[in-house]
Amino acid sequence: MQSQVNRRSARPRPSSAVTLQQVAQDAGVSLATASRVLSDSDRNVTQELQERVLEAAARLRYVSNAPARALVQSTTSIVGLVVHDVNDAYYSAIAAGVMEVARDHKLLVMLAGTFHEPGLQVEYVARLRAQRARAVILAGSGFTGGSPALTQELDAFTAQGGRVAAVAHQGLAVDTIVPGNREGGRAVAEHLAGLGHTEIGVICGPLALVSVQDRLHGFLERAAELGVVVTEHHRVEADFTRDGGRAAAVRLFRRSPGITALFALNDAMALGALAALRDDLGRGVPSDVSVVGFDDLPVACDVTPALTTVRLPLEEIGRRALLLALGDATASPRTLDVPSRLVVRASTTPPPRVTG
Amino acid sequence: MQSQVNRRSARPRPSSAVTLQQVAQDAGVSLATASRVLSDSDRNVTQELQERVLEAAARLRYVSNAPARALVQSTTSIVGLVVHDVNDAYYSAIAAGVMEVARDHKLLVMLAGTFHEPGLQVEYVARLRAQRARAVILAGSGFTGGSPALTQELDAFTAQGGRVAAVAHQGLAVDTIVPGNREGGRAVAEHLAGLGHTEIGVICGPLALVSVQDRLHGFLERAAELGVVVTEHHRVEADFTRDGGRAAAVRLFRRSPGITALFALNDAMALGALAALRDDLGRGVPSDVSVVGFDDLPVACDVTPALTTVRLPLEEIGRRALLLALGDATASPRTLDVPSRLVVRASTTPPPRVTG
DNA sequence: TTGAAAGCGCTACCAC
DNA sequence: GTGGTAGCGCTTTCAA
Repeated sequence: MQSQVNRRSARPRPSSAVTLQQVAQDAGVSLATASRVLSDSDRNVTQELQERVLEAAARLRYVSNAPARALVQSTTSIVGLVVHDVNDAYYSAIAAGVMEVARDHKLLVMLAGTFHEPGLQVEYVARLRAQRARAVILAGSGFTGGSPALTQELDAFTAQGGRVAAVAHQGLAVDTIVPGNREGGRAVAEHLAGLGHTEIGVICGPLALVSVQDRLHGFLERAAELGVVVTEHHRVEADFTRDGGRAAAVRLFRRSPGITALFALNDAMALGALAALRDDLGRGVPSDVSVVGFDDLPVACDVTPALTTVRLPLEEIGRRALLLALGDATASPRTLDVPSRLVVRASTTPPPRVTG
Repeated sequence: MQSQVNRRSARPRPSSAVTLQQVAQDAGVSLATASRVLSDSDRNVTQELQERVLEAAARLRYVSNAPARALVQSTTSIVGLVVHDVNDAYYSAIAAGVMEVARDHKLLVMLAGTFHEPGLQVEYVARLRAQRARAVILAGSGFTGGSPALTQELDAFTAQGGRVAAVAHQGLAVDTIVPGNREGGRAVAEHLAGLGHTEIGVICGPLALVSVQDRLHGFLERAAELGVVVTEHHRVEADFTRDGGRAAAVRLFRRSPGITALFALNDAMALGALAALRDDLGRGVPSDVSVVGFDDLPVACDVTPALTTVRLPLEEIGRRALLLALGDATASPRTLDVPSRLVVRASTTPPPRVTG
């Protein structure tokens, strides 16, 4: 009775893709010869046959079946790029660097956005493993303490021959790029303390992120050395976004109205803080409050006042990450430091003179 | 009940990826049964065997070999997204929309950046065809007059069963999203003319782009209707970027210092114009010159003065594009209009009163 | 319900 | 040099 077979047997498609077999036939050569010509392996083929094959391939608009090729070679020209948010200029910049190197190496990039869900990150690495991707770049900052699930997944991927490079991750046994987050935080502390600020607020992204921790600790460390104490009371945590920064700024100033300088742990949050200061709090920047960001996104010099921030060479980080993953496997895992640099613009000045 | 012997001799490849065969062996079932369980096709498998297979797969961290699967099914879960510049907020926004739908449909996205080389665009579509991508989204505006090479390549792709959706392309015989470029241009003309501007400069991106043409013509058309003539003398062409906009603004004002309003055909150029006006030309915005952009990138409300611009729902365009490509193939090609809307902010006011 | 076996399109290894 | 052919790992008939 259950012979009611599912009749959706409509073939997925006519699948009229041109095959190598057809090209060979059209050129009057064997499959093997056609393959030799078109897969530019050993070119032990007569000039004449070569031309015949090339011509047939062009005429038929033949492109080789990448999955078939991948199956036999058990590798692909695919690299995966995992980011938290595609629409975040930080990742766009890294992606641009990755794409550049990918283009030069004739690699295809699979872009995976985790939408900030750590679970999705692991799932994407697994799918990239299934795709037999040659390498995976983890561009999004890792979580402090690491993730066992991610570690296991990465192990499986590398065991299969896949290469991995991570940016701002910890304890991952893969090639890792260490951006100058800590040193950048230190530079900000120095700048602000040097200007004479003593009451400084810090707007943090999720404290579980390695980047956030590094930037924050670098800052606190150097500030303390310079005699500026930033209590927890002067710190707020929020989403690593413009909206997060805006809300955080409002909260922070309600709590501590005496703050004269604000360090937002990335530019997106700094933008939000700028908006809050201007629209919600009615404070002038930098006349009332100095503001510093981090990353030096392109937008930093388009806002008013132009934002003092820490420059991270994001495109280069992207390039280096892929290059690392494409490089010598035997030397892995290795670590690459990419320095940051404070860029002073118009959003910071000495604190307003207090009358009295 | 012994495990069926693996008759292949010991010739292990360097890649030690777990195969379905191994899972089947480990679970003590046949390859076919393991496949049935893990490829969630017809689940006509005993509860018990099902569990055994699932357990074995989990224990071995098995993921199926996507290329192998693609080979037999002659389709993949890959969609290609072709943009001109990965690091351009316009494309980031579209990409975000595409990624969202991709995530919901369990699709993988291959991101291809053409770096503004039309040749690369065709090449990428060919590679996506080779990958047996299920669909391709052409997010970058097309060129007026079209491109025969692109058309042919797209034909080959669709002949093979691939689906295509294009944004702001012309004459392509594929599903196409038509953003409200023309209507947006008209709205700008109306706004500026309504404010009383009569000497208006237009900063154009490459005139070969469909988007540029549509925006420009919509604007000129409506301006003319309202009695405002914008001669070629008041128009400049430059790269569709911030730098292009900056250079163009300088050039334009050197030529026609009397201009009281500037229409930049995208926000990136408008940002550059703002910078030029402020830093190179010393003109106040909007006191001396009103400025209008196009796209409404997130940055538009962070600059000072906040930019009047035409809002394009870019993420939605991305979502719709992929949805279109994933939808009913028999109805293709079809056209989807996505309206734009003028957003008036602080960068536009009536022209300064001329003393005389 | 389960297992055996036929390919999917290609590369690479054999003979010739 | 060139052609035949054995699989790569998988899904999917077809038998049992």
